[in-house]
Amino acid sequence: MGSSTENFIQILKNAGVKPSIQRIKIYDFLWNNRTHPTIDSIFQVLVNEIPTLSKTTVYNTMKLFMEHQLVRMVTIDESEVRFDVVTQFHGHFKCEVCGKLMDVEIENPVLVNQAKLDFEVSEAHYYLKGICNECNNN
Amino acid sequence: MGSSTENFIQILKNAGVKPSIQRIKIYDFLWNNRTHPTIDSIFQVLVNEIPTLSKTTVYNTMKLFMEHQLVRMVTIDESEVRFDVVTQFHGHFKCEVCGKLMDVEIENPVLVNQAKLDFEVSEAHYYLKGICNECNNN
DNA sequence: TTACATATTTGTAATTATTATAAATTTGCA
DNA sequence: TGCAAATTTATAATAATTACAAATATGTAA
Ligand SMILES: [Mn+2]
Ligand SMILES: [Mn+2]
Ligand SMILES: [Zn+2]
Ligand SMILES: [Zn+2]
Repeated sequence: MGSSTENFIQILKNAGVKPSIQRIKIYDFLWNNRTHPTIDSIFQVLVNEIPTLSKTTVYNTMKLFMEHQLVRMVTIDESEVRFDVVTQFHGHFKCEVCGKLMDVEIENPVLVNQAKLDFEVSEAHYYLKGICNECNNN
Repeated sequence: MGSSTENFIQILKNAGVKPSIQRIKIYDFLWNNRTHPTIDSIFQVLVNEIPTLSKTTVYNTMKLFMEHQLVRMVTIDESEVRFDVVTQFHGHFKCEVCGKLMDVEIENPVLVNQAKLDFEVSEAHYYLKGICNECNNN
């Protein structure tokens, strides 16, 4: 019950999400583990703290968090949905060797020509694939 | 057996892919239908031309095409993998109302700071979500 | 052309992530 | 405390993808 828990409760409340124990712990985990975890990795870690935790709850909670803009979904490879507690625009890099998914700072890309007139944009995503330095030096 | 078929055969050969009937028809379809189709929509159309076509073949072929850089995978929503015969860098816009997936012209975004030094980049993807003009005017 | 090895396609079964559903539990309030 | 609503849970259903082995097609040597 440290003060950080109070902070997380407040963040959830501000977003219009009722702070259940499961929701607080999941948000806590996302906040402190900026690895863009999957549903399953969230579940595997938190089931230790909440032995009754159900994977369905993790699915439900992530859906709820997305609806309230508390997280963003990152889909780079099919078959691997990840989540990001950082909702401001930023890019990602996925290493095709070790699988790590890292944040990348980029200039916000510029639409050319008429594109910006034809759509009402609500979300922008940018990502790269390749090989990270660690994997390249081995 | 029009001359365009010959062209497709040549494209496949140049990429190192043996041109079977199924592969030619699938590439033909992708070339002439720039809607970023799914596995299933490719199958549903082509099974009319090739009644014995198997969906497994479509999966196998798209995997092969990707390995030979003949197509790119576009994963915007989880649960919907699409394919793009245009392999040069360009952006996409997905309308969250009608589901259409359109090409968007953008400047190739610029990595900031050290990012470009830390990775060997092989692919870049940029996409937007929102509402298209047609859907907004209804 | 025929025979045969290799490559490709096909149909089916297995796997796996996600969603649907309904019962159980928890929560907030009268 | 008692009760209605919200949340969580366990289980079953759904659906996309992959694995696999048999069937078919292709290319080449004799
Ligand atoms: Mn991120
Ligand atoms: Mn495209
Ligand atoms: Zn790596
Ligand atoms: Zn639309």
